[in-house]
This record gives sequence, C-alpha cells and structure tokens, in this order.
Amino acid sequence: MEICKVDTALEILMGKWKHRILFELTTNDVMRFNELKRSIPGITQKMLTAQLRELEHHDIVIRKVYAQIPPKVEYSMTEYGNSLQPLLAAMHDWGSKHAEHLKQIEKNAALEQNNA
Amino acid sequence: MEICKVDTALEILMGKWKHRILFELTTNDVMRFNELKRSIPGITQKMLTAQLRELEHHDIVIRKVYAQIPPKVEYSMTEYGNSLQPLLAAMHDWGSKHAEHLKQIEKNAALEQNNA
DNA sequence: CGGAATCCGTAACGATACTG
DNA sequence: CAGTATCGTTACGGATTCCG
Repeated sequence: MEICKVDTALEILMGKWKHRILFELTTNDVMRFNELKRSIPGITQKMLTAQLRELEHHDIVIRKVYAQIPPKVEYSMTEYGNSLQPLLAAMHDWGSKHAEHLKQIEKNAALEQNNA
Repeated sequence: MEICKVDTALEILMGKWKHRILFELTTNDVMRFNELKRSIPGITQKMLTAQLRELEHHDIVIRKVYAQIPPKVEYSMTEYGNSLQPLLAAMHDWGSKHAEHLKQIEKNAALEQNNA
C-alpha cells in the first residue's frame, strides 16, 4: 500500500524521450515511425522503439501496423493516454513560469564561482 | 530555445527519492536529517544527502545548519518549492485515478502469458 | 548527528551494423 | 520503412567505512 501516487505518473513520464514523444503525438494526432523520429532531433531508432514500446505497454499510445510493403506503422494516443494531457500541460506551465527563476539560480552559482 | 518545458519540471522531480522527500517536507514543514531519513524507508544517507543537495541547488528546499555539537540541520521547503505543490497534487491525483487502470493492464498481460 | 569518501553493480542510454 | 542485434559507455543508486 502506497501513500503517494506521484510515482505512478512519474514512472510513465520517466525516460529521456517519453515526454517529447507524447508532445509530438498529442500535437499531431497520428504519426509514422520515421516521421516521429525526424521530429525528435537526437533520438536513435533504438530509443524511439524502446520508449514507444513502454508507452504502448502502459496503454498510453497505440501502435497500428499495416501489413504492406514497404511497412507502415502509425502511432497515436489512446484515450487513457490523452488523460495525461492536463498533467503535461500543468508541468509545461510550471516549467515555463520558472525557467526564468532557474536562470537566476545559475547566474548566482556563476557569481559564487567567481568569488571563490 | 526549447518548445516543451515539461523537462524543466521533470528534471526537478527526477531521481528515485525526490518526490518522497518533497512529500515529507510539504507535510511536516521542517525536518531534521535523520528524521527525514527515518520517514523514508529504504533510503540511504548518501542518497538522502545527494537528493537534498540537488533540491537545494534548484532552490526547492532550504538547508539550515545550527553551529552546535551535536550537529543539527533542518530542511524545509522554499517559497519557490511550494509552488510545486499544485503540480505534485495533480500528479498524485492522476496516479490515484489510474492505479486501477494499471492493475487492469497487468491482469491482461498475465492472461496473455497464460494463453502463450 | 549529519554527513563525506570510496567502491561496486546495474540499468539506461548511445553508436553502429544488419534485416524483412 | 520500421525495425533488431550487439556492443560500449555513462549515470544512477546501493553498501560500507570513516570523520568532525
């Protein structure tokens, strides 16, 4: 029995690229594998595949395979996945609002460096 | 220039124990090091120290040292840290609401195991 | 009491090559 | 096009010991 369920949400967002993938899929509705890959600079196929599989396993995204040559695979959000949207928005808002604050912290740290 | 600021929030919550620490500190206002350690089963001093330092560096918690023997160090939330509360609450809510859903997923996975 | 220092194992991530 | 497979690296967390 757990008191704090923050972990549950955290677990799903955990991973270097998960939130980027979710951002793309909530913005674009349906995307193919390489389309997704192109839209996320720096990600490797391996990572994209791995994180998509985890999201699929958690029932956040749907993977739709078309049996054709060349292959075609489409990814999109599940309804359950869409329930994350308000949360992601809240995190984005908080992050935006306090980006300035973080810069200030870094600036102070730099000053301390100079004084030392 | 970043489009998605979810990372900013994620970065601060990242780490195995951060949210547990924040939970304790928002609930109890002010706590000493060992008090905090006792309240979080399984955490080691190293991890508690490390994560507290990160939180302190991000200006989420305050570390107050009393110059006395034996040492006394108190930790508490900053005002900035308290601005995280709505976000943490939102994450907690989402996690709670969908804990049931996750169980269902696991159950389905178990059934697939049996069918295979 | 509240740490710091050290060592270690694992899991996450990354780069590259290959495939149906 | 949409992946696997393999290997190497790095970061994270855990256990233990020592210290003012």
